[in-house]
Amino acid sequence: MVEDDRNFGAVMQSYLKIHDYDVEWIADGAHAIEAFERQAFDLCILDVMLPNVDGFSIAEAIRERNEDIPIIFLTAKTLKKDIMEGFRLGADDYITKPFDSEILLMKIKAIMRRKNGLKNGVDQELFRIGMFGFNALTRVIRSDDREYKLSPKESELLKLLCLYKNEVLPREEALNSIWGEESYFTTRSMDVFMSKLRKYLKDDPSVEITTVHGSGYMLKSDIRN
Amino acid sequence: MVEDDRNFGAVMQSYLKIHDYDVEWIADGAHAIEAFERQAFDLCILDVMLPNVDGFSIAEAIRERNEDIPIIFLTAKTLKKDIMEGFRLGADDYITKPFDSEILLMKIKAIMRRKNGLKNGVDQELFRIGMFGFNALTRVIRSDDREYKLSPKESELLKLLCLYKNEVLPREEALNSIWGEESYFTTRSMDVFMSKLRKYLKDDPSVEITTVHGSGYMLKSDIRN
DNA sequence: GTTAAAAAAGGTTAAGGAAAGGTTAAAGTC
DNA sequence: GACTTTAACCTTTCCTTAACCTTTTTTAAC
Repeated sequence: MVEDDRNFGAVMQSYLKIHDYDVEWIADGAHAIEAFERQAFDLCILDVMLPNVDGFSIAEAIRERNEDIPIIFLTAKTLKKDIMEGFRLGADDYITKPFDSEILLMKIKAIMRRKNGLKNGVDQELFRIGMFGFNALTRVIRSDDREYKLSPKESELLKLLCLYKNEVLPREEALNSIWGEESYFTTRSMDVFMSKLRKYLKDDPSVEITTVHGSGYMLKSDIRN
Repeated sequence: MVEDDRNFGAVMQSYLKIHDYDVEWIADGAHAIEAFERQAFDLCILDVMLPNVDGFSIAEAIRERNEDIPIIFLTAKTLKKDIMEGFRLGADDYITKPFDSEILLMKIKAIMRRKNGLKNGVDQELFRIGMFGFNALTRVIRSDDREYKLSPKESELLKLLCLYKNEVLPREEALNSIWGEESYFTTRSMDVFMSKLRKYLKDDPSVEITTVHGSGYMLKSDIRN
């Protein structure tokens, strides 16, 4: 992360660290590239507005060295020119300041997921889904008055949906992740499980598993964690 | 724990005590620091919304005296500003009220584990299981009216279950730990032992060894719902 | 450009069989 | 003789499949 604002940078860093990301914070744009060459990073977050070398120049230098590494820009305002320029340089996403840290987190998650498959975030085992608490280890979802025990597959699927909460979980993704690359020939099994999950969750009208016809499913629930 | 709400505080305290934590409950923020100096705590739980001195100020004062002690904030709602402020002060975690007490418990456990590694627990030899006391060295479990002598394997297995009390002990974990990495080919031995342990523990209906089909076992005890 | 029919995708339920686990007793081991 | 493993038989849990609907999308005719 390259960010010149000391306060903002410190808050960001600890916020990300709390969420189990390993963050190196460079305050001075001039040192960004040498830091980049010193270590193998998974993701770059670059402030655009920097005193000496701006974020775009840094991105350019990074792209010369690595074409694949995801880059997220932080821009102070929504300047369309800035955003276009960012994408031209191969940005994966941008965020306008001031911004919702939760959104940044979601974007990071999404990008890492895209990059690593599901390597990232898989260790989370406790989820909140509307009125329910879901423990993926004990495979139990519980509200105040009810408690259901889930089967292994049900649980895996619900966990996946939770990791993609309020995003579309692609069918293929779920099939690969749970049933493995080559196993689903004629299988409609997943649909059956989806039906079962919906049955469990129907006690809470604020929670919903939406079908995105032709692409996947989305678990819709409040935007808290 | 600093918490001004009498009802909530009392519930919290007894809930944590039930789970074998030693809790000192300070209702008035003004007395928090003097309490902190009077005793050596392992962990602080601070309500943010307090009448006189707020949780953040307390945290600041605590950090002046001790940089390492874990702090968990309780915030009434999901105020992002609060959360950020908390992290800036070196919070280890935060929980938004109303919350799932199970989640708090897991977070406490996780933080303590992070802090102590596994130092705490593996060498433990005395356990309380509902109405029973269990000594893993003498291999004896005893209640007021009964006493059973366990075999070595029975005892090892029960000890493992105790170390994982109210968490899932994965089958693999137990097999590796007791029978060693490569020994269990066709073995159903463990199931037999599980059956025996259940027989010992059946005198106390509040204690239960639950099966999590396909993944492991959980010794449930001291849970109120 | 509309609309109706066909095709594809997805929803739901129930049945059958496979796998995992529970329990007991007999057979090994040390 | 005390422990542990194996075997046998039973119960429960799980997953898949098939069958029959409903919804959405595509195709083709008007």
